[in-house]
Amino acid sequence: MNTDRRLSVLRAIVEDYVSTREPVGSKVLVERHNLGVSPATIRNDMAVLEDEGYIAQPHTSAGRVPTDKGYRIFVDKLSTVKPLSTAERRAISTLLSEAVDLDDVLERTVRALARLTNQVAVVQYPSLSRSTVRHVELVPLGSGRMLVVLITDTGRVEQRTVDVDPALTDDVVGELRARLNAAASGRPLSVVGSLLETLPEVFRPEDRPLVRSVTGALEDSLATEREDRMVLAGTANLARSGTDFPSSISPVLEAIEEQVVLLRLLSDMADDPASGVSVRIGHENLHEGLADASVVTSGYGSGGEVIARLGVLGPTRMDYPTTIAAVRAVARYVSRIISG
Amino acid sequence: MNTDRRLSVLRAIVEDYVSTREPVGSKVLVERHNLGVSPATIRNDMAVLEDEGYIAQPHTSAGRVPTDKGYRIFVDKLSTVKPLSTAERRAISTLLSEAVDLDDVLERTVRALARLTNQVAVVQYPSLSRSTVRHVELVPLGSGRMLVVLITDTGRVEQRTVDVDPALTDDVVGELRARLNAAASGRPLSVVGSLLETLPEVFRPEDRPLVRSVTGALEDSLATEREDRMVLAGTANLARSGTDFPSSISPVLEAIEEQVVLLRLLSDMADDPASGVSVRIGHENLHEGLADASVVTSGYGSGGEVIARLGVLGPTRMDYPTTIAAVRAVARYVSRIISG
DNA sequence: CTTGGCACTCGACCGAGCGGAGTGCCAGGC
DNA sequence: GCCTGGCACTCCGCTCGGTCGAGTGCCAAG
Repeated sequence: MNTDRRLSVLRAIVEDYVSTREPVGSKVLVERHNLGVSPATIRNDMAVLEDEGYIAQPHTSAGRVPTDKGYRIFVDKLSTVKPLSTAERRAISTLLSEAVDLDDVLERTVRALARLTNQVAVVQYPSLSRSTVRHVELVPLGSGRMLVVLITDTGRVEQRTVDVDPALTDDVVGELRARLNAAASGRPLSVVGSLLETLPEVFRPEDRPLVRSVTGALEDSLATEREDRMVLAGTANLARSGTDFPSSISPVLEAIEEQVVLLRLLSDMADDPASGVSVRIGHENLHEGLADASVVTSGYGSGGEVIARLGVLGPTRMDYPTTIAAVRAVARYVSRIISG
Repeated sequence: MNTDRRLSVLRAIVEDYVSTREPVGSKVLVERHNLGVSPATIRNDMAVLEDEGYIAQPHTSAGRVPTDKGYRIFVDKLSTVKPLSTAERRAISTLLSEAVDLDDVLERTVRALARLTNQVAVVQYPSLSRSTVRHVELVPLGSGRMLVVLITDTGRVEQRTVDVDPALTDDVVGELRARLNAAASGRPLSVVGSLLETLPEVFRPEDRPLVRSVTGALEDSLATEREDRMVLAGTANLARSGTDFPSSISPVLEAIEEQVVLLRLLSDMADDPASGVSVRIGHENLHEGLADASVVTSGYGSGGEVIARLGVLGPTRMDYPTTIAAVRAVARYVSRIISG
């Protein structure tokens, strides 16, 4: 048996199906790709491929369509990444370089990715738990409320208002701010919790209840997971490629809106060392609303360390080579910007 | 001629069409609503209503469907708001009362509104231009960058990093912070721009360039409109009621994603004094992607003053009475929370 | 292992025909 | 002057049968 040719056939089927949206038959296959054999031979190969679960036919006497498993092989072994045009590269580069902020960077990134791939783009904010504290700012707002601003080394700014003891004086706040920063600066955020526990001890006994009201509120807000955030763009692209979702796009939209689902999905993915990206195809995303969707992601960060992920979500029938290239390229550009 | 009955007919048509999704004919009309006359009579009324542009038929010998103009009359004159159930009220109330933050309040609000109406919900952040400054915080980040945090009286927190002269010392920053707050606190944000112009004058001549590098950056970031923000929820509802958008939902999704469009739309609307809400039907939203959509909004704020708007977006064929009730109720609850 | 031939299957498309819902109009009644 | 029953008409939606074509699986021969 000729395994090589069979894989070529699979590749040809995927490519044709992706570009035409139609089940592909043995005849057009030999016409479009010069396989050097007759349709009958191809048919035998296709029968085997179908047995092995790489392709399927929608109905008897229709052409073949790749299965999730077929796409998987295609992505892993059969495709070569299609690099971006220099115009595209330049566009990304200048767009991102104009950003003023982390917020701004991620905003621009997600838009670029959506436009580039014509799919839904998603960019995760740098993970808080893996960040270190750069600065903590306390701003009393009066009437027992205080604003806490947390700035991480990655430039992420989280803010939260907390309820504190109204008797808190500016002096105590000032001292607390100084001590908090001295103790927390440069430390990973994960240790700040236990740090807060011991902090009141160093204050004068009469101030401790006040201090505790602040540290308590802080601990609370660290505990409640507002932890991970993300930005989305390009949902309209879903509707445009609507025919690619057999049933309807609404389960996909629901999954997207349920940000927790997406965030978990992103966190679960790890980059393939070779390609630098990670691909989840159809049912591999365990969420059932995403059974007809694929997710292509890549980590980004500074200095080789991954601090968050970004990627796109689209129909399983997507152009993997160009999508993968786009995701990888964008991830690199963002990393460069973040590092600089 | 019997104008009253004709309006009843219009109302009946709207109600039936909204609940059945099907063009409604003279026969079912007299069956379902007891109009006390024969189908033939209704037909005459319908002919007149059609001449006047309130209803239309998709094809000859189909039933009638309300036009935008028909819905307009229905909303203005023919419908009575359908109040929320007490269970719903209680749900909103408790959900909102658990919020810790302005961010949190708006997040919860938009979710509640989406769930309540099964449509796309949108909540505008309190307008910056109509807010006054409560506090400005300057946090030097080192290496020529500084974080500016702006807190308004409505609890909105905007942050932005700006590039400044690296030679800036903590002393100058401290003085600037104090003077800035002294000058800006309690003043409307709209005057802060001109205030920044004159601020450097009061500093020692040798510090003025440094100060200018800060105020310049601040003016820049005030000028660039990141001004208005909003939160969205319930886009998946669009897909579920997909059949109500004759062509496709993708233009609607695009309009939503183009947040500027929505924000302008919201700003352009003003509440009807009687009902407390504002309704835009179909082509009344000038954006052409929203030709088959209606928008129902209401202002919210504290102490009777409107500081922003919230509302929902759905198909023109929507249940106006309950939608209007929901929007109004939610706006009231948010206002109460914000005021408290 | 490949190939041409062949019978078979089944969806897509077309056109005809039918039924039904709904209309507009008209003539008669209150 | 308005309402009503009756009636002819229109046109959509549906079904049915038939055809066409693409594509398959299998087989026997090279």
